[in-house]
Amino acid sequence: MAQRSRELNPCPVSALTNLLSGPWTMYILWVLANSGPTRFGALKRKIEGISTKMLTERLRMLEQEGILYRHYEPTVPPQVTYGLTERAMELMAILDQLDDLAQRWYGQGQEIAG
Amino acid sequence: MAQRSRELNPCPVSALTNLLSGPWTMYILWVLANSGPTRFGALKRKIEGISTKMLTERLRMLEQEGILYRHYEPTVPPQVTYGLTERAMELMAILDQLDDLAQRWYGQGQEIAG
DNA sequence: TAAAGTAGGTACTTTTTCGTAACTAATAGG
DNA sequence: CCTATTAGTTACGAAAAAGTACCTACTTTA
Repeated sequence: MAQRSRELNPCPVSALTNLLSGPWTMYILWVLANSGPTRFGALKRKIEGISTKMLTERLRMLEQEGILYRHYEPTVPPQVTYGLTERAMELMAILDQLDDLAQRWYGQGQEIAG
Repeated sequence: MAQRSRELNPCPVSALTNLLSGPWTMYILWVLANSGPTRFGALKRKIEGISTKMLTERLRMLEQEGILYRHYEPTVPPQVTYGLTERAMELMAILDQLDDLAQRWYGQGQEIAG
């Protein structure tokens, strides 16, 4: 079985990239970085093609990792807002460098925020 | 369908993390960084638990991405050696930072090289 | 009165991924 | 003559991951 979760492998960086590398994960982070705190529905509309299930799953995971926060407002209908935490900021600083590298290697990709 | 390959998504950094995040990928890179150029069989023995198929697959992928090179010596039996390219070095510089972060977040994990 | 909108949860199905086992060539050694 | 060795490839099957559709609540609007 591939080592997917943090529990199963002893290497911190591998653990970190494993969680970042799940489908849509980086994309979600990027959207939140570019758009600021965003509600669930808006997030789903921005991330074209993602399923509700997948989005919820990724958000829950990122929340558990302390990379993003979830703010629940018990109105009717409810409002749930997601945003980046301090940890996410630390992460983004490094991911920006990775992005520079990617740009050099693969050329300029399109912007993400549509 | 999850966006796995570089072709399918427009975001370079996402592309890069997607390829890095496949199972064992980081591990393989780490072993090659610590051990220097290594033959297929030795690599397989160092990366305990990986299947032949998986190892070949990851190596082929990383070779295609220009992250590692493959040197084939047509002796009998053949000798195939894998090592890191310049690209891999660039990558490792950033991954080291990610490693620092991971250490701070998750505490000191064990060393990888057994 | 009925539908729309929000943020999901749950069950079922399909797709993808990964491991296992068998097979390859060519030579050296017993 | 038979086996071991290296570096894989291929087919098959099981398991895991992801998509689909349907369900919840409560209120507003048509």
